[in-house]
Amino acid sequence: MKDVATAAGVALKTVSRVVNGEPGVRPATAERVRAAIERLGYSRNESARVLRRGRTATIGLVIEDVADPFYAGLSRAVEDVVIGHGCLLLSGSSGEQPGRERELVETFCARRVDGLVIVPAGDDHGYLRPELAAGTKVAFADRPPGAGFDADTVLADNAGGAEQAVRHLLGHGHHRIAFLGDDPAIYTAAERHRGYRDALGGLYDPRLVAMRPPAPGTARADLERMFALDRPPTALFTGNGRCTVAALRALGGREVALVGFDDFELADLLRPGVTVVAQDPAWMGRVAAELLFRRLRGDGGPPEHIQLPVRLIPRGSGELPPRAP
Amino acid sequence: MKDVATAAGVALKTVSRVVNGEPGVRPATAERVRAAIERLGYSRNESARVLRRGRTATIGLVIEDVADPFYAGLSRAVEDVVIGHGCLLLSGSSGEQPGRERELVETFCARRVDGLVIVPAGDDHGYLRPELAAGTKVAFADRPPGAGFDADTVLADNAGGAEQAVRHLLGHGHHRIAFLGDDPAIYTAAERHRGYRDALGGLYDPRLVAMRPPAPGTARADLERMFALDRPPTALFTGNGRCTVAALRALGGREVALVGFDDFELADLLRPGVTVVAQDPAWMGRVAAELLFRRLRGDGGPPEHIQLPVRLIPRGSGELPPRAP
DNA sequence: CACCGGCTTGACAACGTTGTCCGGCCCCTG
DNA sequence: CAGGGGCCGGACAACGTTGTCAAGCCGGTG
Repeated sequence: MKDVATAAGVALKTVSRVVNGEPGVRPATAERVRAAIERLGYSRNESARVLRRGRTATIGLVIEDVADPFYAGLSRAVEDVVIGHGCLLLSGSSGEQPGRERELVETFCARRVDGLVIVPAGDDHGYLRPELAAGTKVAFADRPPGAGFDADTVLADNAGGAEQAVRHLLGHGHHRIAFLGDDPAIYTAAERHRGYRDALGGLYDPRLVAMRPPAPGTARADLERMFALDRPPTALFTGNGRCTVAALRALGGREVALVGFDDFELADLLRPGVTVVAQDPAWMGRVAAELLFRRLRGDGGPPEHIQLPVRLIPRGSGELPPRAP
Repeated sequence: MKDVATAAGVALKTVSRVVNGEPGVRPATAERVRAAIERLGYSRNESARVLRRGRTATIGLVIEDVADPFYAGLSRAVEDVVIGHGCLLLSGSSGEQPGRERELVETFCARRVDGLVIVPAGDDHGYLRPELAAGTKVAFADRPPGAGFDADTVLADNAGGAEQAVRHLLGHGHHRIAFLGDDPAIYTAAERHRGYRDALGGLYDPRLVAMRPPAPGTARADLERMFALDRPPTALFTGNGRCTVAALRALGGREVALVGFDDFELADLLRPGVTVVAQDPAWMGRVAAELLFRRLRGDGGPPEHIQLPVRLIPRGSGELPPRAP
């Protein structure tokens, strides 16, 4: 900027004014400055600007894994809102590790992001208090913050969706409905299990429940175990997209009724089509980002807790009748 | 930092030394400083640090769309490499618009990213010259930079993969092989079309080619048109993951041989399984990021052009015999 | 012609950090 | 006990920008 000022034969501050579109610069002078900028290929140093002004126009996003379609969709929606507000997005994947989540958040805060959208991996967010006190705004998505901490939060109707799924299967005559879910330490997994259990009531049988991170082989082992029971399951409810896919692979064409939580591409092209309880990741991301920007605009109201509805989409697999596997 | 210094009763520079783990501070003093830091919830202001040191430890990533599984995978791989080097990732989606690509790059540069990984949407990268001159390093992935510009580039063997796909279909007795590809303005789409054409030689028939952005309905219309021909196609080669999915939907169970470029989740669970030419997005992202970091370490050699192999995975759909549709 | 007001421009400090350099203290040695 | 060297700690400038404030210039008016 100094060089530009010298080249244009004006003072530093005048260049600053032109760059920022501030009024009070004669058109002729401004033109001269712009020419010098063009000639020197100058571009403003945002770090210095941030240092001086205090706002970074940057938002941090912590998700579980960008490569997971659910979070990719959420990510994209957050990005669109952020860009729409003239800000940039820093993002990172926690890989479901609370330590990584915290590291990412702290790195983002050191860079003085104005706000954070977090899909928490951990369940203790006390470490955020100093940042909040420093003025950083936070919104949670998909999972709530840990106990003793409150902030704007957007969740899907996890338990309700699971209940709906199970009731759908019950309605088609199933009494032995297994649940294949993710690690119960994950909020959404636990909530969906709760909905499953509530919907089953007296039919609930812990032997028909398997909850752990889906991996090749584990789903197969869990299902084998269940199918070897005296009264094997005739239907299956899976706790998220990855579990559904793992289950489909493990079933290997066995005719078992199936409802999965989370929609996924091609669910309609499988035979039978896969009945799912769909949430809308883009919607969730958009709402979380917008809550955040509302805070950034100065809204000081109490934390909002938004629950997004889910939708059961029958496609065939959830409407199969009970039959010995 | 000033407050911390006051609280700990030391000089500013001593706090800086502790924060940066520089030697020359007595353990007792360091402990006192750390206690003060803890007590005040201090965290270093990276903007000021960047301003002073010149390096931001930030990498910018421009892709087409995070929500596309291919780019999500690439994205994640780039992120892992970047984090592994102690840097952060700024990312943005160009949505296939050259203007957005340029805007994103310029915003990233204003923030003084150390380097950029770009999946170009445009074909003129002259605007990058000032940034290169300023020391920013650039690597291209998936598509090469525009004419007249050179930099490290990682591409898949697009034409070769397409040839392989078509020869596979020829080998199964097909002579009328249609191509459903993306907009020919996209480098990868054009290259795959070239490979398709080369492999067909005299069998090439432009009436069996449709290239435009896949959207619900367009694939169906294109296929209807082709199937209405005197000599309709008995096989189909699709130009990318989105085209493959669009084609699968449009075919609606019609028994047509199909090979798709790009692997996708569940391709193996469809009936028949979908034969694909698979590339490895994570590999591509990793290689691009590593080329970039090599430059950042000071490697001044000539630009590298890396071509990653692709792999044909037979799953059934590509091995169907010719049959009237 | 002197004065006033508005418009344009410029000088300077400050943001929070780090690199440079210097000064003081302590311990060891002659 | 004096001198020297090593170890710590601190003062100061600089990074590039912007906010504050003051100065210069012009035309218009009394």
